[in-house]
Amino acid sequence: MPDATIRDVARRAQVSVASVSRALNNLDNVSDRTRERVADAVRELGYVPHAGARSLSLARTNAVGVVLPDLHGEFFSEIVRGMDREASNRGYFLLLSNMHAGGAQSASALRALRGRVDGLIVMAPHLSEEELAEAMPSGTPAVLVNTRSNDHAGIRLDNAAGACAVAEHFVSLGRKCVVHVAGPAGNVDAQERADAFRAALEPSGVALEIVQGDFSEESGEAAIEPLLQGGAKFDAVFAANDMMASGVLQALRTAGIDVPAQVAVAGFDDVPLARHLGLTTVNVRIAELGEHAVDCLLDMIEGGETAEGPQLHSPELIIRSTTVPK
Amino acid sequence: MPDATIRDVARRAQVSVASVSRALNNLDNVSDRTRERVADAVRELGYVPHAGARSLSLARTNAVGVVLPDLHGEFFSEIVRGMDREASNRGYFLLLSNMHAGGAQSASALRALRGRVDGLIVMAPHLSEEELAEAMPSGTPAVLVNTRSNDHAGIRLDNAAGACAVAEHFVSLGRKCVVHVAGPAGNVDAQERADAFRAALEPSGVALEIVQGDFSEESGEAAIEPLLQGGAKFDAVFAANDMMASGVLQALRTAGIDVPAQVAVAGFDDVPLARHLGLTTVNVRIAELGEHAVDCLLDMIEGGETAEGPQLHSPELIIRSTTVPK
DNA sequence: CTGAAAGCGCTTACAG
DNA sequence: CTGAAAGCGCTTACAG
Repeated sequence: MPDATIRDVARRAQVSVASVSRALNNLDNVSDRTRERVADAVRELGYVPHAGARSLSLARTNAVGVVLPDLHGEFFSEIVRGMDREASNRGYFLLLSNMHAGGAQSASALRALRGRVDGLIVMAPHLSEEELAEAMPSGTPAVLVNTRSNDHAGIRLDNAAGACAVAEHFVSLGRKCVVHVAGPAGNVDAQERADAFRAALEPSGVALEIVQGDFSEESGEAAIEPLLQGGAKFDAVFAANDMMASGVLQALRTAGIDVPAQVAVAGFDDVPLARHLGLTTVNVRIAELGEHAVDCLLDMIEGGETAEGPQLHSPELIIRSTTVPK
Repeated sequence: MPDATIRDVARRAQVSVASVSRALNNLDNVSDRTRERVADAVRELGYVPHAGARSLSLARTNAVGVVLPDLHGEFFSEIVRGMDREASNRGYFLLLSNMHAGGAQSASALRALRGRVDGLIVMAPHLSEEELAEAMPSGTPAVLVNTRSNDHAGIRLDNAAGACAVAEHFVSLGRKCVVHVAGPAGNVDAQERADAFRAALEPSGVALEIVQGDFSEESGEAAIEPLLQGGAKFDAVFAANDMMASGVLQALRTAGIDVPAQVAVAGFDDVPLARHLGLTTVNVRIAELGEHAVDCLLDMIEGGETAEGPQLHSPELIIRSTTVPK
């Protein structure tokens, strides 16, 4: 037996489908008697409205499309959790679509969402600005997360603020000779962190050396070892992410160097491991980033207004036991 | 300017909407000439089909509803990743709906999905069997994950197999005196692990003591401390999850006990921290669990067949440095 | 191979 | 307060 439709309810309640619709949507131009009959029929038939049909009629789906690249672990779950929290608060669903490959495939993934969602949250770090412009549907409200574009509202992590906070923290601890283990070349987040860190240290007269990593734990270890073997003097290390910071800690431990007394260490991201290592780091508050993105998008959808330019999402410095005054 | 519809394309291509539809869906009863005109019109208008309308017509959404409780970290991201992988392989989207509160709220969350999805993947550990039966829509194919029910297809983690593997591993290492730190009372996974562990150890004549934890790191530490202070003798500990195992490791380290020489330690879950601790544990292969669930569901949706009873998903023992022969 | 028409399950002016 | 009818944007027998 197929699911009951609004016509079945109307028949059973002996009223028109229009009245059923009005009753179901709690409009006020419905008599109490009609309302009751409808409620009874709904109960008896186990009727559940067909959201798809409703959407087509209203030209409104109450769903938000979320298009993310292949993310792993924390970042993915936290940002989706935040998005879901805000979306369900405001009565929307999340339609998830991972964007695996690049270019053409991404474009078709985005297009397939037309008629399914009222707006889009897109994170596409691997697409060029042109590819992205090509892929984005024109009519649909959209918010880009950590993705540059001139044509769309966006929200980005404030890498500079995070790196600055670490720099100021090091300076306030009296550290004089600092190493930065940078993330992979070409990565925008890594670049912003390195640039801001350098700029923030500049006025203090603290010495800075930048070495290259690739965000992996091993690369953090590998970046520090030559410095130690070369006899370099430094009293603080800022790694561009926590995994590299973990590698740095291992290299220092292996070399018999006391953290934090001799060398202070800080990371970026605040992954769960960081807490376990007692690592001072920058918490990105990813869930809030997701909430914020959905919030912007729903404002656009409902208010019809454009958000006021690209928004920055501030991270927070978390001081733990790998950094102490010198 | 509103988005182009199939009628706009038809007008521009000077054919009927029926022909446009046929051309777009690559049916073979379309002349080359028509096909080209349609393709041109589509390109010129930037036409993208409206998936919502298509769904209503076909009574098929190509979307799978995923209803999960509030999950944190790894488990959530991994299971969603696996589901997404399989879904997009088979041409489906994932519609995410977190199930926050219990009972009535869950039921309405599930109903709201009618007409939006072709099937449901539901994980509802906090609902009673009656509440669940009440909440599940009757007409919709559904697969339950780690959730008991007689009325629906389901897939569950094989806790027993995991616990057994640990037991056999301990025995093969020559451990004679084993402690199990159990998970919270009332938790089904915890119960299954404890029961199977006991049963598997039984025939070997190995001594077993079970102490209570609640899945938190602190509870693992707290569970072991009294044993140490009481002078209890044991040479292996199996904690019902990794976080408690981590607490156990801390307690042992604090007490100056050598792991793994004196006491072997194993956990369950294989969270990222486990790798870092060198903890022997049981990897749940969560992503595969998600893939498997979607696979079952899509088989039901497409084949119309019911899956053959509740499926078990086998975890894998990962041997690291916290367990060695005695 | 093609088009006119009915239908998917809703909502909403419009007229009463 | 109520109902008949048109419409949302597609698909698909049906007839030609």
